[in-house]
Amino acid sequence: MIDVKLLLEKPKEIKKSLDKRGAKIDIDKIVELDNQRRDHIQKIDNIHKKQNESNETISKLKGKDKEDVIAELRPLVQKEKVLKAELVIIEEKIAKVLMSLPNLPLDDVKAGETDKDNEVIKEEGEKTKFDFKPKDYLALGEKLDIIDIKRAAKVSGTRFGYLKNQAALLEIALVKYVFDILLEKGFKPVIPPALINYEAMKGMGYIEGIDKDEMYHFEKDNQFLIGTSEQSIGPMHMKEIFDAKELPLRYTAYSPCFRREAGSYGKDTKGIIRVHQFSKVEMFSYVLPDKSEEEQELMLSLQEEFVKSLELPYRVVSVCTGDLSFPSSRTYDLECWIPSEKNYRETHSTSNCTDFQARRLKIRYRAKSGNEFVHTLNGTAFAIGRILIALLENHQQKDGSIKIPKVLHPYCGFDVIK
RNA sequence: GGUGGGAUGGCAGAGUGGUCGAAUGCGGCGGUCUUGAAAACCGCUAUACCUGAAAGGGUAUCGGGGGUUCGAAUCCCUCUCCCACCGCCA
Repeated sequence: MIDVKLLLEKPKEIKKSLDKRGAKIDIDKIVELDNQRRDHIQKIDNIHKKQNESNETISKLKGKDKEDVIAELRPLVQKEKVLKAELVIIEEKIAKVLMSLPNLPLDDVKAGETDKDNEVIKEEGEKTKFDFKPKDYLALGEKLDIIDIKRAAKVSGTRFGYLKNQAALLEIALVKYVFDILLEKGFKPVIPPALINYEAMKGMGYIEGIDKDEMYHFEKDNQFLIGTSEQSIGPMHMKEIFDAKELPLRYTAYSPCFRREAGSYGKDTKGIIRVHQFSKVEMFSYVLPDKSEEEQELMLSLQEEFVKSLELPYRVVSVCTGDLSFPSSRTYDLECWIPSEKNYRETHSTSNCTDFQARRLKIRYRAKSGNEFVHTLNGTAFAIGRILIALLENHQQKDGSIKIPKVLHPYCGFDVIK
């Protein structure tokens, strides 16, 4: 949520910033509503003041004197009720507008409309070359009996997959490998709930943000399956106030992720690149406001370290304003080279959500000048399906076997999949 | 699914209609004492909003919402969550 005070102080700047990412706002309406709000608060406060003043004497009075004072107060009660009801409506209107606005992009984020406008900021490693005709991951996976789409279709439907045999073991290995690195860096490991309530989901900015159809929603319980563990980790500390010395607080979470992929008909329909359920290890940080840019660089550098250690070529793009997610003020995507597509595909993403989620969730820290909202950030450690695809395709050999990167050997117990 | 008990400040925990934003203890901050520290003693120590240049002034908040009342932490209704036991069950 955007700070309403900031919005009233610098309406032009905010409008311009929102404009950059295609969000519209009627500033005059907000100003008008805020005036009404303050007016109502003052009137109500004045009534309360009068009541409080009378209350001090009323308990000392008896008989007719008491009745007289009470009679004077009676009309105020009705007046207050009306004002209060009006105030609730005014505040709801303001909240509705504010909650529907996305986060403000950071100043240096490039303006653009779609992912085509994203800016490549770095390219690392040489695109994998083969002295034979490389296969795509699905052909490899089916031949090796480690990915099974056909049976998943039978059991669940389209966009599901079984990871079997070495692929199943590889998931466990990747998780443990990346956990070990992150624990070393001070991240706290978590297995979060995959089903969260409405308040948590809304607080994280995923109700207004993307099409609601993207999420699995259980109406009877008003609960949502998480699309990323970020949605489960962020609200852990809602309505809490940190001590400044507790920050930064870093978590790494391993969870399943569920996505309806409602808006992607016909896109990536084959295989496991876009599925309804996948596992992911995620990083999540709560930091002091002036440390969030630094924290995002840390997350990005960790992501690069992970990918490099798996001997995968990749590039980093800075996501343009039009492609930012609702709560994000800056996002970097890390894309691994996928030989069969002769293209880079997103395997990692990191977003700086500044105080947007913290404000919605009321996550603060004690500062010298009072309590301030923290900044929150999230980043992928490993999205298992996608990273598996990159591993299979880039490390395939002429005979169809897969060479496993050295760092994973101790974790999975094999150095090749045949 | 059933029955019962709870939810009060950073934490623990009093408070059953007015003078209660709330006793007390712990923790935290500052001070006295001390070469330093501990102990002891003294003082301070919630959040949000309105108003104001500031100092300050005002209002609200005892899990959430509603009700009774001139007045609610306290009485009534309701929701959520937590705990205990019983039943079922991975």
